[in-house]
Amino acid sequence: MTVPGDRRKFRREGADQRKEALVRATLELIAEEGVRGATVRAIAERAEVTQGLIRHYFSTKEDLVLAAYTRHMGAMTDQTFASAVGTTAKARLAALLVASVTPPVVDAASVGLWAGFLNHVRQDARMQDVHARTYHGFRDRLEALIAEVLRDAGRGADDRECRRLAIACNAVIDGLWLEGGALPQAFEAGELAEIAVQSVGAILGLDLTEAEAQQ
Amino acid sequence: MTVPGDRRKFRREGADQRKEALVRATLELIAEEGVRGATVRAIAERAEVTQGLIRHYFSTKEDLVLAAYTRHMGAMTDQTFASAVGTTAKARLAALLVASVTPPVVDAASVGLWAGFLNHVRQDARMQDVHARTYHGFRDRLEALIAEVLRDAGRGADDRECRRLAIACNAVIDGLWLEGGALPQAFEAGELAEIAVQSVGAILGLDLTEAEAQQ
DNA sequence: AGGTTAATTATGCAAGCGTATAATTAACCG
DNA sequence: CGGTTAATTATACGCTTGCATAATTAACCT
Repeated sequence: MTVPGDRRKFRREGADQRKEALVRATLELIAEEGVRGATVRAIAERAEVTQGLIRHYFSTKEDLVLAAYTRHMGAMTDQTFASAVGTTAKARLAALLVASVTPPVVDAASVGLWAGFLNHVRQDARMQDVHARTYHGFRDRLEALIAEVLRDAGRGADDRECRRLAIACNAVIDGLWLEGGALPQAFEAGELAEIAVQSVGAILGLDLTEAEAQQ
Repeated sequence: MTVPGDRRKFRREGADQRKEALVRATLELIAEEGVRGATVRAIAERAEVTQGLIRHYFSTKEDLVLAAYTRHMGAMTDQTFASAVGTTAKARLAALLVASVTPPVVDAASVGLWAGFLNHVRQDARMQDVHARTYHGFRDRLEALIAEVLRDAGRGADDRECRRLAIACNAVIDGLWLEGGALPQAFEAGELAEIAVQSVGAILGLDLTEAEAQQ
């Protein structure tokens, strides 16, 4: 004799909101324990649904992981460039640098997410696609911004040189992003931003600190 | 009626060699699939033993993973500093930079390993210990080398400044290491080394290219 | 209101996981 | 050469995994 209320109560939601909640839960768990640690059951629990529902929206775990990755990569790039505002190219570059090494772009979860995805991306062609698109998109925009900054400063630079500078600046950004996310307690507030602006300025042979202040 | 030879043949080995083989297999698998993907059975298979043997040498999987991590971190640091030879501090710094962004330090497996370990390190106090020791050890040695280079160049720098420069240089190294390992096909041979030497030179306000050539 | 249906839960299955323990056997010693 | 023993294999247990399918039920439509 089973009492009613035995079965779990639930509210119906639109497909978009449920998918969104599942993706968010997936990202959280991948950040904490990697793709393999983000089990279907754990994801369902964090999204406050039962595991069967996942299969209703994503035909396989792999599909869910891909959706989560795509959403995350887009959000990262958008977040970073959204902060890169300013009247001059120099100011926009400085703002971009600061945003890249400051929360919420820099944080432990974000680095954890990156690490959690890395090996998975290597073994899945669809994820490699998303990655390549995002990465090169970011670097191209950075390269264009650098070219503009150099032009404003009256310093022409050919494509090869611009490419090299973009790679170097990107490396500084990535390196600081990495260290800031992996060892947050190792740096004082603003220290990473200061280092980023000074280092990229040094690489480009320009003083970016004024641009940072002015903005 | 079981025929003899049913049971697998094996050769006995010394404890050190077996442990070494198990650690190596563990590192390979963690680089490919993360800690969770490096299952006891997969490790045993790659080391060409049966899974029971792992328990004979390491009382738990966690112990094996810790041993592998400790060995890997030590090897990375040793490998990098072993290349940092030269008559002047400047030459040693240049050599260190080149080694840091060149195989075998830079390679896909190494970055995969780093990513595979990251989230695991976060959740295990013993591994955090090993990590902190290795990381700070590396940065301290880099900072000392930078201080020496600046002194040789007649440019005094207080501790705070040296620390900042070491962080920035370390970030460049890490960033290039990361990009080189994650996207090997994105760079031409020697491109990363050139960028590293030029960028760190720019950050320190010195020309390191001569030192690199002379060495 | 009450029937319909798609969103959600519940249950089950085969494979893989870490760990424990018993059975073998290669290598060493006297 | 035969006995001893530690290195190694074999087997098993309980739990978790991704996936499949059946059973419910909340919300919408007329």
